[in-house]
Amino acid sequence: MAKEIKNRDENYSEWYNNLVIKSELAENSAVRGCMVIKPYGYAIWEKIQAGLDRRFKETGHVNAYFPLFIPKSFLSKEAEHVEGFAKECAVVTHYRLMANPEGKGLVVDPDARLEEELVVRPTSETIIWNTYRNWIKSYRDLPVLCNQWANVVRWEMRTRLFLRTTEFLWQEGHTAHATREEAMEETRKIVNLYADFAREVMALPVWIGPKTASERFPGAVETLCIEALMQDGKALQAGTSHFLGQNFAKAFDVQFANKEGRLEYVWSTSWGVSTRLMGALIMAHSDNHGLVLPPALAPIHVVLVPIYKGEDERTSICEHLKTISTRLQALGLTVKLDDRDNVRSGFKFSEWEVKGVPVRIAVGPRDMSLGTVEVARRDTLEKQIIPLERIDEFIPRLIKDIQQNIYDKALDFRNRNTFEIDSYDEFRERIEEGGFFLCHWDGTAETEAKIKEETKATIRLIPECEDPRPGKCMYTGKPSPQRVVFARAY
RNA sequence: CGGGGUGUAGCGCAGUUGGCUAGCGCGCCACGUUCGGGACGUGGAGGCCGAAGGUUCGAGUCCUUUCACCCCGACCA
Repeated sequence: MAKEIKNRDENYSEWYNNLVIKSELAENSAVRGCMVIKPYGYAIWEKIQAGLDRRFKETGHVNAYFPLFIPKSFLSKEAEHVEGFAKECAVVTHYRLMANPEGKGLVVDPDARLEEELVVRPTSETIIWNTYRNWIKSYRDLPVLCNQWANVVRWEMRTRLFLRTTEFLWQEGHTAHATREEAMEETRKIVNLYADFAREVMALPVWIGPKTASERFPGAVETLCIEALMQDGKALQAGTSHFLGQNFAKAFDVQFANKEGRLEYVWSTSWGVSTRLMGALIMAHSDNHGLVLPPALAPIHVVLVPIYKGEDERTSICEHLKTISTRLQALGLTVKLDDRDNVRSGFKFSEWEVKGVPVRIAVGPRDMSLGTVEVARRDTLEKQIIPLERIDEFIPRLIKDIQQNIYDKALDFRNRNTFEIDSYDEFRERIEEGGFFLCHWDGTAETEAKIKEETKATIRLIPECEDPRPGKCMYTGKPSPQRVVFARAY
């Protein structure tokens, strides 16, 4: 399957153009590098939001909202943080326009210059920590476990639909803790939460582990991440959870009185996933017929398509399908009856396949007389005729099967494309084909940088394994405590 | 910011060494025939040929300027 996509589409931007725009997930907007998320695509995002939000709440987090604009000076308070984001910030310098005194249109009113420029948040650590200073005085105020659903802007040089848009939607959690251990535990808890969500809901197998120092979030002491493998063999960072140490607390002077009455800086974390997850969904599961949605994220679980000749037949079959729809809805499924009369059934079949709807039920005159329905599953494209009375147990089971099957397929793909390699020459050759490469590395940033320069492969993460086997760095031959995951990444 | 490319109907494109009324496919509208895997016929609507200037009897086509977008790099979730 992967091969077909690789051969058919040189890269995924073509894949997006062919698939996503046609399937009304998104289109390029006139605004540089931004995206319009159309209703069907947004419905998927809402499912992602709902699933994550429930998990956040279950682990004691609450939602809050902080301003879009950040005073420029805030951003400069944490040294590494500025360094990391300064080059990609949109900056507000004025607050008013005026009629062009020299002709048509509007110009920026030069008198309306802001005393201090505002940055459109590329991430909210700074403004949040500036706020937390006032919230946190005592150990009794801790922990603070806030999440924010928001949009952020990063003025990247090159954008790519879903994976790197100028503006994107995400969730960012920002927590404050009394101890290092507690903050570290929170960091781990969240990355595990992300991994569970990816696996269970998105049917996306992921690796978990810390980033190397050079791949860390600016300002973080440790960055844990989840990495998934796309069907073209490239890795995609799907979520990150950062242990920030006391860096932001010190930068924004957030101290609390501990039980002994002494002042201490708080320990903090931040974590997030974005609309990039939708890119992951598309690139991990799509086939040559279009999107394949895991049922847990599908805005529509079952589409009902009538097959008929003439108005009378149409009316009676649609009535019949309405009763089927009611039965399935009673089981908690989202059902769509496609009773459009201006397109034919074959057209509808293809269209819902492009949109990735997990299950299709078609009913024609033959089924009406036999008391059957035709059930087609999107993941395998298999069709079968089943008696009408069985649907109540058959469809929910099929939905579960599909969810599992999509995950199994993705896992199998990843396993088949994960390699242990010891020779650098072999690595250079095989990296061209894509996949995850488990290799030994001497732990230095220099070696990491050289390998990146020579092969475009980066260390995606250092896997957490129970039984690390030492070896020799494939590049320098120096000792290595364990294998790390190399890949070319988006 | 470097290197390449493209701007012609809603979308995708063709348009010859400058030539007459600017074309094709898809989509859209109307009518009819169809309808178990992206139907077909007939008719119809839809264009300052990205913008400005120039050359010419005549410019979608040639020249100059400019704008926009796309792809490949540097930057990145």
